[in-house]
Amino acid sequence: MDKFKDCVIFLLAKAYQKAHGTFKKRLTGYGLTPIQHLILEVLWDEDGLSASTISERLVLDPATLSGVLERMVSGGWIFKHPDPEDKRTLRICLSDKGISLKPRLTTERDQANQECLDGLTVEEKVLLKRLLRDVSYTK
Amino acid sequence: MDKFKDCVIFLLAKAYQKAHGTFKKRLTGYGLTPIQHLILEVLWDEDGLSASTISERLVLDPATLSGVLERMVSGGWIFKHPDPEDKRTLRICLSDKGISLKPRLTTERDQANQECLDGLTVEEKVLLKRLLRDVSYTK
DNA sequence: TTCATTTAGTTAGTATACGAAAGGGTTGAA
DNA sequence: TTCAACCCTTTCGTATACTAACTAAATGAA
Repeated sequence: MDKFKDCVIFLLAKAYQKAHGTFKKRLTGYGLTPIQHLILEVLWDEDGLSASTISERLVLDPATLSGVLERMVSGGWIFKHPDPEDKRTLRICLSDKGISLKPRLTTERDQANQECLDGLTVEEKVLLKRLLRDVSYTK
Repeated sequence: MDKFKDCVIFLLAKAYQKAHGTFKKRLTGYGLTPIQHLILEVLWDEDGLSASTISERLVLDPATLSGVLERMVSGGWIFKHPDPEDKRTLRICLSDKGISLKPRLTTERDQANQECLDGLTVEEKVLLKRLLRDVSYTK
């Protein structure tokens, strides 16, 4: 859309749409969605986090996260353990499935990222990521 | 999230999330959403397009567009006129409201775009847009 | 002309997103 | 100790998004 070539909001929407679609296709075989994969990555880094901590780390609305976690429990990826210290809090823990598929899923993510940046030079890839961080974290 | 600093899919999602949110806030007073604004822009360019043409120009799924157009009719932004030449086709036409608010809404979009690129230099802004186009239109 | 194929648009189902509000639990200050 | 303020999570309502399936209409080849 030539009309929108200077509309960053549109360009971001379409670039995101493409990246999301690329990753989504790779994950369908696992019964996983891109957001669910993201949550697994946080848990691979540190298991047993509370929902609110995951929400902060992924900059994800708690209301959105609630439903995603519920579907991940149904899918057998995670468990919810009530925190004995604080009855308001849920500890989110990886299942065996969630742990054992880490290598394959990590590979899928790496390949999806490469696929999204296919036409760019090494310098452009670095630059794009830096600029996106600037846009996200400004103010 | 330092963990995701090289994950373009995540960075695009968050940059989009921020840009979309910025624009959304500016539009709430008009009872309009970012996607609805986008459709208005296409119609300001050429009124009376079919739903499928709008879908192509915005790279928007027809199923998604169907609901959005319905809400825009309810909101008094557009009308649907059946095409006498082809009874399958709907011509989407701007209402008076959709026409008359063009100046103010265009200003809002421009300001939202500026706001999203706030911390960047002129060169970086140009570069980011070019890179996003490359990511979107590759392959 | 007929009928298989295409095309335009909608509907159903599922999955993000987010604002607002609600329900329980915790905490801190009077 | 009490209770107002706050925190954690879920629910509700609305709005994208996309796949699949469906209806109606148009097309094109035999």
